[in-house]
Order: sequence, then C-alpha cells, then structure tokens
Amino acid sequence: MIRRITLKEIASELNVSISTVSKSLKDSHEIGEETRKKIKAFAKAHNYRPNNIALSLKNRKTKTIGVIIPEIVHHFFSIVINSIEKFSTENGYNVIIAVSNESFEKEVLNMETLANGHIDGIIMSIAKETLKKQDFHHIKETIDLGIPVVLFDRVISDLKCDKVIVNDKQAAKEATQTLIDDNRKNILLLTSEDYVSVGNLRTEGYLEALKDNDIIPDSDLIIKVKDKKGSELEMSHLEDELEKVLNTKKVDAILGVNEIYAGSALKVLKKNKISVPKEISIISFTDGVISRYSSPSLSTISQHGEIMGERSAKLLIDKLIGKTESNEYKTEIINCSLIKRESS
Amino acid sequence: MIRRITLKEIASELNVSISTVSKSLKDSHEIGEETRKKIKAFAKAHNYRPNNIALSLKNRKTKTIGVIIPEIVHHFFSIVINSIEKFSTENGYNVIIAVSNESFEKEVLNMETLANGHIDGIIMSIAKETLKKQDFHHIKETIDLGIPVVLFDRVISDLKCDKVIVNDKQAAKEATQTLIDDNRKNILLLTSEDYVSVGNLRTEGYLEALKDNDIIPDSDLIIKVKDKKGSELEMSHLEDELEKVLNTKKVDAILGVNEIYAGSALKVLKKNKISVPKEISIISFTDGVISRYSSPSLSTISQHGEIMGERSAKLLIDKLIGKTESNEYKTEIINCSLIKRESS
DNA sequence: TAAATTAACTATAACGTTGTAGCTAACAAA
DNA sequence: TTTGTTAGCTACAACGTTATAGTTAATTTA
Repeated sequence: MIRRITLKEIASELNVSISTVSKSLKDSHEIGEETRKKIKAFAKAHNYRPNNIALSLKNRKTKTIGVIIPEIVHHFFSIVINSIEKFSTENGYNVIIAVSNESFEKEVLNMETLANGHIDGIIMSIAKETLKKQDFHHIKETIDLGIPVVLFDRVISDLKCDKVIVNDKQAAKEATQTLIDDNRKNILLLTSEDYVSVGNLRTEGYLEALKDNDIIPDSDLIIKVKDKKGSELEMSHLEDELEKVLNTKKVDAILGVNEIYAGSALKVLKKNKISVPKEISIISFTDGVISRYSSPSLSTISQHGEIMGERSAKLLIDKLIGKTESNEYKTEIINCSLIKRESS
Repeated sequence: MIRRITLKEIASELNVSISTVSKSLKDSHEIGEETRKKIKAFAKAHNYRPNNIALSLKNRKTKTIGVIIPEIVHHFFSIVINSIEKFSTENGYNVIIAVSNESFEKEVLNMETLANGHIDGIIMSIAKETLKKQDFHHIKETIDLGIPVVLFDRVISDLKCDKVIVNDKQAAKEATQTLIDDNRKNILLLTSEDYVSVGNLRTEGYLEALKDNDIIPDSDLIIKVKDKKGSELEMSHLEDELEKVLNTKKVDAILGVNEIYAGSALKVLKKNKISVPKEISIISFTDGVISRYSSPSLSTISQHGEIMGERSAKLLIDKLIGKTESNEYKTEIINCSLIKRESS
C-alpha cells in the first residue's frame, strides 16, 4: 500500500519548507526557478495530489453539489441526474446523490447530512409526502445557512431559491386540445393525488382545454391514482378504477400525467380488447422508455429532463461562483413538446 | 444568513476552552456535570452541528462511498444504485455518484477525483471501453492507495478486490434450455460485442445449452450488436441485422442479453407481423420496465439488482469498518431467476 | 503538615493546505 | 559607510475538530 504523499513529506524530503513546496507547485515567482523545477519534478515523480478534504476545510468550499430526488429508479429523474452530473463535472463540481423515497423524514435527514459541510449547494425535487405535509422548514433552514438551493419540477413558489419548471398547465392544455381536435370529446384523465403540484397543474390544463371547447368536465373521467410510494409495480388501484370507468362511461381518449399511468392504462385497454388509437387514443407525460417500447408506442409530452438538469445545475453553479447575486432568484420555465407516436 | 456555529465560538461565548466544549458535547466525564449541561444546552439552542469536513480531515475518513457506473439512465444500474444508496445510508455512509458514460477516459478521471480524499471506498461497474482496452491501471492504483474497491456485474477477475456477479452463464444456459424444451431449436442470440464480459458469459451459456442438446450453433443466428455508447435510441444496427436474418433463416426464439435488445427485437417482429410467442418466443436479460410494459410482456432473467447493490455495499462497508481483513477478497455470486411472462 | 490524589478544566499538536508576514543575504544607491 | 531594495526563502496562523498531555486548586491520605 502506497500512502499518498503530502506537502510536508515533500518538504522534509527535499529539505525545504512546506511553504516553498506549496508555492513551487503553484508556480509562484517567489521561489527560484531551480528550486521550483526540482520540487515539481519530485512531486510529479511521487504522484502528488493535493488533498481535497484539506482544501475544502481551508476554502470553505467542497466543489460538490448535493442532489436530493424522490426516486432514482425513474426515467425522468435519472435523466435529470445524468444531465446534472454531466454539467457539474464539466464545471469542476462533484455530485452527491441522496434519495428521499418520497418520504418527508428521509428528505429532512438527507438535507441535514448534506448541509453539514459536504456540499456547496443543493438541487432538489420535493418528495410527495413533503408536498402533502406542506412543511418546508428544512429547505428554509438550508437556505438560511447560505447554502443555495435550486428546485426543479416539483416546486413550491414561496421559497427564496431558483426554480426550474415545465409549463405543465399549458402542455396539458395543448395535449388535450390535440385530442379534441381529433374529435375525441370524452377524455379520461389519469392524474396523481391533489397535493402533487405538477399533477394539479396538468389537471388544470386539461380542464381549461375542456372549458375552451365547451365540454363539461365529468368528474368520473378524472381518476386520481393512489400509488404506494410511486412504485411501478403497484398499479392495481389504477387498473381497477379504469376498468370500472370503461364499463360505465364512453371514453375515446386518455391523458396520463406520467408514462407509468399511461402504460398501465394501455395494458388494461389491451386486456379489454379495446384498440388504440382507433377506439381510444392516449397521450402521456414523461417521454421515457415505456412510451417508446410499448405497442402501440405512446405519444408523449417530453419534459426535457436533460434541459431541466442542465439549467438547474447552471443556475446553482452560477450562484456558487458568484456569477449571479445570492439574493436574486430566477424561475426558468421549460417548454414541453408533444412527441407524436402511434397511440394518438 | 445564519452561519453555522463552531466549537470555538461556543467556547468564547461561554468563556471556556475549545477542549471543554468538545468534551462536553461528547459527554466526557472529565468535565463537570454543570458545565457540561450548560454547554450542551447552548449548543442545542444554537443548532450546533460538527463540521464533517473537519472531521474527515482529522479522522482520515469521509464516511462516503463513491460509485462509478457506466450509465445512470438504465434500469439495472439505477436499481443497483438505489440499493447501494439505501444500504449505505442505513449504515451511516453517504454516496457520491460518478458516471463514466462507458468511456475509459472519464472512468479514469472519475476515479482520480474520487480517490483524492472524497471517499473511503469505491463500488464500480467497468465501462465498456475500459473492458475493450483491458487497461485497469486506475483501479489498481486506487487499490494500492489502500482504498477498497468492489466490482459488480462487469468484473475482471485478476484484481485484488471484492466482486459481486451474477451466474450469467448458467442463467443463459437455463433460459436457452427452457426455449429448447418448448421445442424451439432455432434460437437467435442478441448479444453485445465480445469485450463485454457479461455478454460473453451469456453467449457461452447459450452455446453450452445448444451443445447439450446436440444443436449445431449457427453463427448467422448470433448478432453482436454494435451500440453507440449504449444509447437506447440507437438500435438501428440491431434492427437492420435482425430483419436480414429473419428474411433468410428460420428463427423460432430469441434470447436477448438485455431488455433494450429484446424490446427492439419485439418491435421488429411486430413490424414484420410475426406473432410472439406463437411464431417466435423471446426471453431477455434485465428485468426492467420495458419487459413489463411491452406487449406481449417479456419473459426476463432478473439479475436482482437490489441484491447486487446491497451485497456490494455490504462487502465494502465491512471492509471499511474492519469487519473483514483488508487483504481478503470475496466474490459473491447471485443467482438469476427466470420470470415468465407472455413472450415465451 | 506535607505529600499524594483527584476533579475540572486548559494548552497543544495534529490532520493538509494556503496566504500573509517575516527573515536573511546579496547587491545597489546615496 | 549607511541605507534601501530585492530575491529567495521560512514561519505562522488559520480552517474545525479531537486526543494527549499538561495545569490548577481542592481534597484526601499518611
């Protein structure tokens, strides 16, 4: 085992002071050229690397960004993380990831741990349970500590931080309009429970489109899916409810607020031998792998996770390097786009 | 903005020495009960949290695990990460994630950065390019620095570290046998290029099953998919090749080494109006979201990413806390299991 | 009463860096 | 000769923590 060499060791090895070594490696002109060369050569030969922990302590900067997400086994979030990781690395920042698993308690814990010296700033998307509880003290405290926070996708407006969101309402409205234009008037909405802000916004968009077209919304056509911790495998509630509606109501289109819902709906339709898109057409949010590989493939509204991640990281890093003022908060809105596939 | 309070500040505030504060908070009996109480109350009131960076420097321990994976937008890897994150957090370790994007250069860079003080140990799955190059100096160097490494899934045998793998060969053999038992003798294999160890092992298993049943392997029925950085969207090579084979050869089953390959194959079959599983049945590795939501849903061989992640994390943490000897290397083999769905 | 013990604290060094200030010798200017 | 300047280095403090080794005063023991 080879221990990493330190400045101190180089210094004593070459009979110079630690300062001389430090300065030589930084190519300071305070040190004579000969000494500098000698030290640099020695350091290189011994594969010297400055200890980042020591630097963090000294500079009060860790060059690390913390990311807290509700789930990692999730197409959208993994895209965002990938993009955050990419942008951050390119800009000299590491990324440390914590998963809240949609739990308030875990989110608070994660925040505490991260805020305790590990990171310079945080990018996060709020857990469902936190949204339900409406308790954001942990986020406020972190901000109060001078740690900049960027919220993405699941956002609450009255926090002093940057935000990156998608024009959910508008996108849902447009998707609904597309369906209506295709002469589908009995549109079923698969949405999440009320406390999830994005689900709400998408529902609003849906309702607005109906209103614009003088269609009276039918509450039976709005299914609020109860999912257990957002697990992919627990879609039985959705399936039961959907089947019930299909048996009692006329439905000629389905709008899903995410692709798991839409994919599950597709399965139900197939089971009931309802043809897609002939009898029922489908559009869903989240342009993930399910949409692409299901058959028929699903038309989706892409939330552009890549862009979201990059923007979030940029907002945060700009703040960290002092490019933007610390008391100046931006909200970036990313435009969704509808990707037409076979289901509509 | 409220700056986090330090021991020094508490000390000067209460007119005691830093040592007294430190010891009081650790409930040391060297300090009188009254002083201790007073200090603890003060610390609590001011929300004192020890600075982890300072502790890391002092203890030469970061309580952080580095994870290097080839891709994050990938069902299997995200499951593994999730599981690593879970187990690590439960055991007081943070997780810092780096993505190599299947690139050798980036993997080396990631390793360097992580090994420079940020982490106590590394869990990784090797990038395709690295496997191709057969250059593992970065991993060796990290191990030489006394930083324990655990390899999972994509592993190379002659490194001094713990490993967690799946019985790829056996699983592929069994899956192939299942197909043969179903009277399918013309089994097409969709595998990756030669340098990917798991792809190789799976191919071996496939060949062995054929041999056991006296079926002469047909090299035309083995498609080695060239994928561009493993991107989901770039499956054109596979699709072209597969179509070619379908037009010239009899095929009654397909074994895919991952679900992207199998999912893409399914699309090609559908396009060509070949019914699954009637005419051709499909089994694939990776029990992900595509398999579940495609139609027909795909029979898959689950690699149990959850278990892999947990075992990897456990192996590493056991080493970090000195529960296992640092020069003792284990290889854990996880048994795959075949999940029967509609495609076979 | 003197020596030993103990309780309750404090000082110091160290982890690995870096920036500022300080030192010394050589040489130049007055 | 005296003073000033410069090159080339070193010493020190600090970032926040903790473990080890003091220090002091009070109390116990002989």
